[in-house]
Amino acid sequence: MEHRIDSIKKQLHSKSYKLTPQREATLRVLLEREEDHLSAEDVFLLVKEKAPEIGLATVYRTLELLSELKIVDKINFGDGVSRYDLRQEGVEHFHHHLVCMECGSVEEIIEDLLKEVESIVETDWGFQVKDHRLTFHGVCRQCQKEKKEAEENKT
Amino acid sequence: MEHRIDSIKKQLHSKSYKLTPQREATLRVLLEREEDHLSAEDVFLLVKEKAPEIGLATVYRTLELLSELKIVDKINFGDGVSRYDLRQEGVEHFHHHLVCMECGSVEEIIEDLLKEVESIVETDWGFQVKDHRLTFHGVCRQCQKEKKEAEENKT
DNA sequence: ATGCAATTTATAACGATTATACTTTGACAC
DNA sequence: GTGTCAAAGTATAATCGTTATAAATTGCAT
Repeated sequence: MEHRIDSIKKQLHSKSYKLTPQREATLRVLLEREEDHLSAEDVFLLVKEKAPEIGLATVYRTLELLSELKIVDKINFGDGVSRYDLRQEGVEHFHHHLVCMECGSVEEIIEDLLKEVESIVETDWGFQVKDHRLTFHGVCRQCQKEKKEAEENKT
Repeated sequence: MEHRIDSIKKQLHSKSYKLTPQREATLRVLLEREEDHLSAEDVFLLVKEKAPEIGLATVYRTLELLSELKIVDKINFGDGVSRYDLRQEGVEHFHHHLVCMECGSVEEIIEDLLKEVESIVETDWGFQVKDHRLTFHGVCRQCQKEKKEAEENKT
């Protein structure tokens, strides 16, 4: 944890940004809740627990900044709010998501499944790919199980 | 065109919705501009040319309705507005997009490039895929060309 | 200590979308 | 035809996420 904060601090400094206490508090929240896909508001409320005087705008600006530096990815699952997702250290591509339409859970896929598809796009469409976003909507393992059980209990 | 309107009319009726003049005008705009990815506001302005008395809320509700019936897909390229994209007749999956980071143009890929990836997700993650959204961000053929020419002129 | 630039705070403004209250339309019964 | 009713539409206000603004604070450099 401290190591990652330190590493990000260096990234900021290299672009002559500072790691202010507010920025650090925001980062810590993101690191602690790495599994989640928090909205700006979520982050704000969590940061407030650590640093009650922080303003919403600061959180937005910090997330924007981290987004520019590709430390977090700003994602959008179509529910009207932007969510922020910490990139894995050393992983340079965006990861994919499985969004469950039943329970709303979001699972992550770190593996890059798109190498092949990307090369098709580059050769067949002449499109130079810089980044990709892939989301699957469907039913997660857990909900499938629950639906199956509900089905069995009915009979 | 008339054929598609007719077909959609039947779909509406089968769910006991009516094809009102406002809904028809909205649909016609979507059919005429099938290539584009119009925002609700864009659609509203275009529909107004045909039917000046229409209200913005009606356009929103119509798009919402068409979205539920899977006649259009509501998509989001991360620029803060929802866009609406007519589904091809008989094509049941969402199509993919190539968004150019230079000029903002959006190209569509109708082919389903994800069959293989989907089966990996289903077997390895136990996730039942219902729909997918894939967007590539990068540089389109045209902008690559322009950048290359600009490069050559500099020397 | 003073000045300066970066940062933060608080709040107002903005833009997209949704909710509300009221009106219109059109099918059906009488 | 007239009355009734539900679906749909209009106009506008409200809401929500996000961004811009002005004033205050911080902290390094002179």
